[in-house]
Amino acid sequence: MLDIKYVRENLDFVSKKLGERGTDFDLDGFSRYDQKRRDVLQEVEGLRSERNSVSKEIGRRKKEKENADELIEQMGSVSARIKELEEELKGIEGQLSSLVMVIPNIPHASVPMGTGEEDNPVVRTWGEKPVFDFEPRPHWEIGESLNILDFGRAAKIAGARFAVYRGAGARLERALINFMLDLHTQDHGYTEILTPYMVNREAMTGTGQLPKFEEDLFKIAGTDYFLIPTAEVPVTNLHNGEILDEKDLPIYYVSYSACFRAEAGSYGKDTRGLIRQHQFNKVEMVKFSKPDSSYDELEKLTLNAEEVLRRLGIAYRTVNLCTGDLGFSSAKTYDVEAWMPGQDAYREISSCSNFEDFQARRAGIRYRREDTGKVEHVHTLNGSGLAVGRTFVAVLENYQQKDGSVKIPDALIPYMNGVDRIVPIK
RNA sequence: GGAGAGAUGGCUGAGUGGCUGAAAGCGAUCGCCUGCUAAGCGAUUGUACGACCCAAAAGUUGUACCGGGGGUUCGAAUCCCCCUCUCUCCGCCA
Repeated sequence: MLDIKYVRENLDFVSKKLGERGTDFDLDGFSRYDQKRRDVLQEVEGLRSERNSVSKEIGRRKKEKENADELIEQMGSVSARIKELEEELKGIEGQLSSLVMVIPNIPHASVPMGTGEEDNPVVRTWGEKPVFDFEPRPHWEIGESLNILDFGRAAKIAGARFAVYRGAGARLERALINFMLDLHTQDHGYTEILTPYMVNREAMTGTGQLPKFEEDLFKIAGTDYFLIPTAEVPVTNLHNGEILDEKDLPIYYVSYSACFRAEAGSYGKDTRGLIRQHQFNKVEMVKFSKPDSSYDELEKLTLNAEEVLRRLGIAYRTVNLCTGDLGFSSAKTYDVEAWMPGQDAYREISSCSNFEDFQARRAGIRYRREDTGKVEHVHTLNGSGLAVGRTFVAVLENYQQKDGSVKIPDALIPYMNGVDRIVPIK
């Protein structure tokens, strides 16, 4: 959520910056309801003030055994008018809030202009793409031929966009999760968090999934619970409504979770394999930062995500999402894209964002400054570290061998109980 | 799922429908005192949204806020209803 006062006072700038995203938003409606709200607010507060002082006088007269009937009658009508205005105010505030809640964040000055992913500049590349003396296969073929992935049976028990991992495949997924958690907790200073996979509407609203993107979520029928689409939601909302101590910032959390996405509107995209699933595993990094250092934290966060791929020896590139490709809540996002030889393409494996105070304002996450004693909103950041299923894909496709086996990257061997290669089971 | 008890500021904890934005204590900050430390003494100790002022900050002022939502009343932390959460006991259960 944007700061209403800021929007009011910088209407043209906000309008211009939001326009760069190429999305629709109703700033005229905002101004209209904002003005209306303040008009009604002033009237109702004036009347409340009158009621307060007269009520005090009534109390005084009653104590003195004086007559107050006239004042009581007078206040009866004032109270009735206040009730009317409060009703009206509630309506206006509802309108205003539903407008404001669907206005996206303002892109940071360092975000390049553009309309889609083709306009995302590459900020760095790392590693060598592997050279094969055979035609590299996509991971779904490798996985099924090694009998470590089973999409057919997953469809039988659940449906499309689900996978069953088997044997060394299940072990590899678990190895990746543990490897990533150990890296971020031991080498990068994050505290591990394990949360519920279901959250309430308030939490989903705090991080920006609601109210605008309900169709992307799975909702538990008969309850007001949603399955989390990312650990970002429960972990960021851990501190909602809190005032943190400045000395505790920045806070670094890392959390493994299963993630659930309805993938509405992605029919026909990535229909094969693990790339786009209704349920997948992810290790997520979340930071709470002071505003003046949040962009440094974003750079570090992105490097922390990249480090996973470096240790696994998988080539990648990092792109700076342009204005047209930026997510709803984000002020700036780097996507890390791993090289996937079986698909002859770089594919997103991590998305690292600075939300500035956009989520913090929605979720009420603040801190008290030591110098002024004032409270202000923190900045929140998060990034995948990494999407585990897609990392699984990258390992299979980059480490596939001519004989159909898959070598295990050195960094993972300890997590695979010493196994250094997945071979076909005869 | 059944029965009961609760929810008040950073924390603990008072609170009779008007004198309560809220006692008291703790903690914290600042000052005093002390050779240092401890103790002691004094002061301070909200948040949100408006209005005024204004470059901004500060300041002045209004309103709201005692888990959330409704109601009664001239007036609600206080009375009534609904919901959520916490605790205790019973049942069920990985």
